[in-house]
Amino acid sequence: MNNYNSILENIARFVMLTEEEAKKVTSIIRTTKVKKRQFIVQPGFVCQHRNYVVKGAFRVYHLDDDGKEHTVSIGVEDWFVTDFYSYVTQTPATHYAEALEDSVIFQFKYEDIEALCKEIHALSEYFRLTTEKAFAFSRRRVISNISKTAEERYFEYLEKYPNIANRVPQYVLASYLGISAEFLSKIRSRRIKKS
Amino acid sequence: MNNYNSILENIARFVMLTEEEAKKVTSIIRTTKVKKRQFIVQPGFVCQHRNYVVKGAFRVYHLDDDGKEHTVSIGVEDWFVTDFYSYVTQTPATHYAEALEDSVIFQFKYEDIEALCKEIHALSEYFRLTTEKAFAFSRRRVISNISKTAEERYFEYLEKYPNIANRVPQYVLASYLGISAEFLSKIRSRRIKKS
DNA sequence: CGCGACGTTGATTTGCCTCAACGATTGTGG
DNA sequence: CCACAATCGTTGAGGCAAATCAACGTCGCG
Repeated sequence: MNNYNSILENIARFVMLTEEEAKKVTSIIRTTKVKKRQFIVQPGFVCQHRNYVVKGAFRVYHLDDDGKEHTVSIGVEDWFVTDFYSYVTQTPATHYAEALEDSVIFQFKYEDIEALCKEIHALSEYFRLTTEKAFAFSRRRVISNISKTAEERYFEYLEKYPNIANRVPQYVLASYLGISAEFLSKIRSRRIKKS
Repeated sequence: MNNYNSILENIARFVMLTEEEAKKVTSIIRTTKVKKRQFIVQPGFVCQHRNYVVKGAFRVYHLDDDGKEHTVSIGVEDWFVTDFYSYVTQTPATHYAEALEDSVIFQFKYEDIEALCKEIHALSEYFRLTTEKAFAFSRRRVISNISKTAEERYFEYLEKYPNIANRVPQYVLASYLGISAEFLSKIRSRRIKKS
């Protein structure tokens, strides 16, 4: 089952699974191909899956009352993408999750994950540890968003995730950083002229 | 041990502990009294504890380069307060955690929690489930922060946590909502005149 | 080729900040 | 138990970062 190496290696970075446990985990996986611009989560529908990106890129965004898009997260290989609030509370989603490229994902159903976490201690630990980490990092982002200027945030992101920044459209990055596409464009041209 | 009822009831809302497991959990608790204005977390020191609020109120905030305070979280009874990034990564804190009132907390040491989570499956599940929930709700806040005006955010908070809003100083609430104390004051007076 | 998606640029507007001065309330030491 | 100082909240004037609106390049793809 070379197929499932990426997710199993990811899990192995946090906990040890027995061969049998690993089989149980991979047995609940559904592999799905997703075309660019296709949605895997849409408002109104309960988000049923934790989606692990095997190949490709996604963004999760919210559409507000004024029709503006706010990108909550950008996920590439080895990341999970969902409307996490919808997934955790099993209530209708308020976000879109959209493929930015032709992609392949592993889908884990909510009920399957919950059942397996109750059965396999190590899997529970895996999700505890990874969620704690994700939460900790998201806190940093909240701080960054409210205590830094748009320009600082942009260059911070560039430095931290250069590959992602150059892989996704600029308007996606702008809406992730909480600024308008026009203003991001202006920030960039400003810096180019300086150097 | 009537003492530990609040935390045990909190845990019981998510998982079942055996009597023996519950004893192990309470055995690692250190009860601490904290005076108003006292810090339980400070920049430069690694945040060693998950602090469960038994009585009182806290805020966690970041002091930026311009000397401005940004409140990350406000915690009252039944909440955990830490510099979560520092706690999870066990690196020096960048935030303050300050008592807003005379308070009592249960302190759980990082190493003790990690050891017990490896030993007790149900405890691992407890922290997995609660962290997932906390993370999901924090996502909502990120969205709220970037897609709504200061006024909307304030009245949203008022409706959601009326007791907390009236319990903490206004400048704390302002820095939590990401606005200046002066502007929050103006928002309030505006609304009062309308009604 | 022509259309749609994406990026740029400039003019104008605005939500919120900053600074400064002033009440109101609390608490604390003499 | 009062006086005086902090602490906290209010109010107004002026300024700025970033949004909005609008028009115009440009590239890739069906």
